[in-house]
Amino acid sequence: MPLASTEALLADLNDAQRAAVMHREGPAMIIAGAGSGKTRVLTYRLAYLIREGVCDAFDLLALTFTNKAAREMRERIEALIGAEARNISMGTFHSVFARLLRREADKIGFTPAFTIYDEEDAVSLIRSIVKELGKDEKRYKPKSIKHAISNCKNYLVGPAEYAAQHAHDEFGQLTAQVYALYQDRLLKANAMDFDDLLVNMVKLFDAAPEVLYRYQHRYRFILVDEYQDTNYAQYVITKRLARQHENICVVGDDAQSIYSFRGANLDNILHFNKDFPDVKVYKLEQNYRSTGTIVEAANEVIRHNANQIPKRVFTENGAGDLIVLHRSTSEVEEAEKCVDTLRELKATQGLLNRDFAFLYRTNAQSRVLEDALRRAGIVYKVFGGLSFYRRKEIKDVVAYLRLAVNPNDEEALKRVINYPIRGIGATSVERILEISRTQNLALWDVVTQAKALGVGRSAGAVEEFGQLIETLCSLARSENAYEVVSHAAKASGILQDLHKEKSVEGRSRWENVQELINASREYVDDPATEDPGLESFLAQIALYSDLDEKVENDDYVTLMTIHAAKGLEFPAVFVTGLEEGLFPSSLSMYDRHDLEEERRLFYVAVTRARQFLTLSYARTRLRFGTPVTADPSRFIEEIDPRFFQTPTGRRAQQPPRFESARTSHLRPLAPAAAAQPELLPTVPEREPFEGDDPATFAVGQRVEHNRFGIGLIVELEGKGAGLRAVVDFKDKGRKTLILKYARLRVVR
DNA sequence: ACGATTTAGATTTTT
DNA sequence: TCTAAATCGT
Repeated sequence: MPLASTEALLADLNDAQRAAVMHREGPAMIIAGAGSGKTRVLTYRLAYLIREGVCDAFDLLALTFTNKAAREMRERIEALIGAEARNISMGTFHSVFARLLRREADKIGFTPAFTIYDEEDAVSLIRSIVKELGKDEKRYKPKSIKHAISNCKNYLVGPAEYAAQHAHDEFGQLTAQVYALYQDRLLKANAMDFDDLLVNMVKLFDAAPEVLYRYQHRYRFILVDEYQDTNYAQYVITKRLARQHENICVVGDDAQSIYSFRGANLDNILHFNKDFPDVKVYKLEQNYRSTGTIVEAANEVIRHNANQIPKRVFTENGAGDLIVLHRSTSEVEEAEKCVDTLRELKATQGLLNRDFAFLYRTNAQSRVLEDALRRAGIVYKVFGGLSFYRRKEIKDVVAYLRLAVNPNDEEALKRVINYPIRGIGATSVERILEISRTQNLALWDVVTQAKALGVGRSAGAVEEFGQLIETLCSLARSENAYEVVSHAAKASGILQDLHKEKSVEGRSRWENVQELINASREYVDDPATEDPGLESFLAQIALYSDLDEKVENDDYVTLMTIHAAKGLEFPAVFVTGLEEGLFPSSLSMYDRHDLEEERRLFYVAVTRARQFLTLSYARTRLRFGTPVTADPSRFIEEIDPRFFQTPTGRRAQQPPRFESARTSHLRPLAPAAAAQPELLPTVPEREPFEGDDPATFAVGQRVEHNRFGIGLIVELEGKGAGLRAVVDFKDKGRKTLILKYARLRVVR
C-alpha cells in the first residue's frame, strides 16, 4: 500500500487537529472531546514527527492505558509510515515498564525472571500474611488491605510513611504492618504486583540515576494517551522521564475520566500547566462520530458537573434520530424491549449485529440481556467476565510455567504443589513456608531439600514435585514456549486430571488447556514475536485482558461494561439499567466527586453511539437474587425531554410528529409471540389489572393473579418492599410472590 | 487429607 | 443468584 505524503496527511485534518499534529518541540496538552478524532491526531502526529525528521522512531515513547489502544495505534501508524513504526516504543504503562524493569531488574534486587502477580495472587498473599499474624480475616479483610496498599502505591507512599499517617488507627497500623511484610514476600518471591510495575520504576530511578538519565535521552519525545486516567505514580514517572527534553505531549479528556477508583487523578490533567508553564494547549471540539442529538444530549449531561475544563463539543452532523427511552417493570422486560428495538433497527436501517452494543454498569447485568438475545436467536459476545487467562484451569497450568521460570514464586507454588493431588496437604505447605521464613531460606531451597529440612511425612512428595519443576526449568532454558507449555500440561498431570471429569464443564476446561497450548504455538509461530521463550510469553499474558480477545469480522452484538467500552464506538448503543442505586451506583451517589465520576461514565456511554441511542431502566430488578425497586436514574432527567422519542411520563399514544422516516421506533412493537405465531396460540387473556395495596393482604385471603388465576394466601413473610406471600393457586399450585410487583387483587 | 456440604459475601468499574 | 471459602464428616 502506498504511504500517504505529509501534505495528504495534513489535508485530512481540521484546523485544530492540524495544529496539534504540527506541534513540534516543547510540552503540549491535547484536550480531545469524545469522537473528535483523537486517535487520528495521535497517529498523524507521530507520523509527522518522524516524516519531518523532528525525531527518529527510536526516540519516541508512546504510553497508553490498554493493550487494545496500543495495538490500534501501532497498526494505524504502520499504515501511515510503514515498518518504521515498529521502532516506536509503544504499549501500556504496565507493559512498557515491565519490559524496562526486566532489563534493569538487578538494580532493585529482582532478577529478569520476576513474576507479575495478578489481583488474585496479591490478595491470596495478603491473606496468608494476615493469618500468619494471627489476625482475624473477617475483621481485617484481605481485599480491603490490598485496596489500602494499592492506594499507597498509587501515591508512592511506603509502609513506614503510611504507618506514621495512621498512628492512631488500628486498621491502618495493621495495614502498614502487612504492607511491609507483603513487600518482603514479593521481593523474596521475585514478584511484583501491578502497582509495583509503577512504584519500582520510581525506585529504579532513585537507585540508579544513570538509568533515568539514559532513558531521558533515549526517549526524547513522550506521548501519553488517556492522560486523565493516570495516577500520581504514573504522573511522577512520566514527568521525570520528560524532564530533560520536555517534549511531552499528553492527550486526554477530563470529561471521560472514569478511573479514579484506581487512583486516577484528574488533577494531573487539570494542573498540567503548573508543571509545564509553557505548555501549548490544543482543544479538539468537533465531534465526527455522533448525530447532533447525541452530541447535544451528552453536552447537557456533562454540564451538570462542576469540575471540568471548559470546552464546547459540537458537530456538523445532522440531528439524526431522537433517543429512545424504554421504561420497564422488570429487567427481563427491559431486555426484551431492547432486543425488540434492535430487531427493528436491523430491519429498517440495514444494520448488522456488529453495529450494536449493550452497555451496562456492572458485569452482573449481562445475564438477562444474554438470555433475551439467545431467545431471539441473535449472536452476541460478552466482554469483561473472566478472561481466558483468569480461568482456574489456565491459571493452574500457568502456575507451573511460572515456577519453571521463577521457582520462588510463592503463589504459584501454593496453587499447584498439591494439584493434581499428590498428598501434600495444607499443613505441609504451611510447614514449608514457615521453614523458609524462620531460616531465611528461598522457597525453592526448602522444596528441593524438604527431607533434610524436616518438612515431615510429605517431604518425599515435595521433593518429587521439586524434580518435576526442575525438569520444566531446564526445558524452559532450551526450548520455546510452546514446547514447555505442552509438556507442562501433560507432565503436571493436569490434562489427565481434567480428562477424567465427565461433566460438560470438565470437558470445556480440558479444551481450554488445549487452547492455551494452541495460544503458545501461535505465539511462537508469530513472526512479530521477538523472543519465543517462555519468559516473554508469560510476561505477555500476565498483562492480557479479555478485551484483547476481540475478533474482528465476526458478526455479533457486543455486551460490555461502560468502562470497557471507552474508546469504542457503535452505530447503535443501548445503555441499560439506568436506575438510582445502580447507575449512579449506590456506592457513589452520596459524594459529589464520586457522583461526578458516575456522570462522566454516563457521558462516555452516551458518546459511544454514532446514530442510534436507546436508554432504558427497569422499575424493579433482581439484585443478589432479591428484587430491588428503584427510581429512574437522575441522568435521564438531565437530558432535555425534547431529545427523547417518547415524552417523559408514559409511552406516546400517537404517532410521532417528526418528519423523518427514520423516527419510526414508535410503531407498536410486535409482541414476542408474533415472531412464531404457530408455536404460541393466543390465549384469550383476562383484562390485566393493577395490584391492590399489599398492606391489605392477610393470610387466608382469596386473591387473583394476572397469570396464575385465583388462589389462597397461605403465608406472608418479609416486610416493606420485600413483603412476600405464599399463595396456593387452584390450577398452578403454590407460588411465592413478591407483592411489590406480583400485582395481586383481592377477590371477595 | 480430602470431598461434600454449608455459609457468607458480592456487584462497581481494570492494568 | 453465584462463587469461594469455611466447616464438617469420613
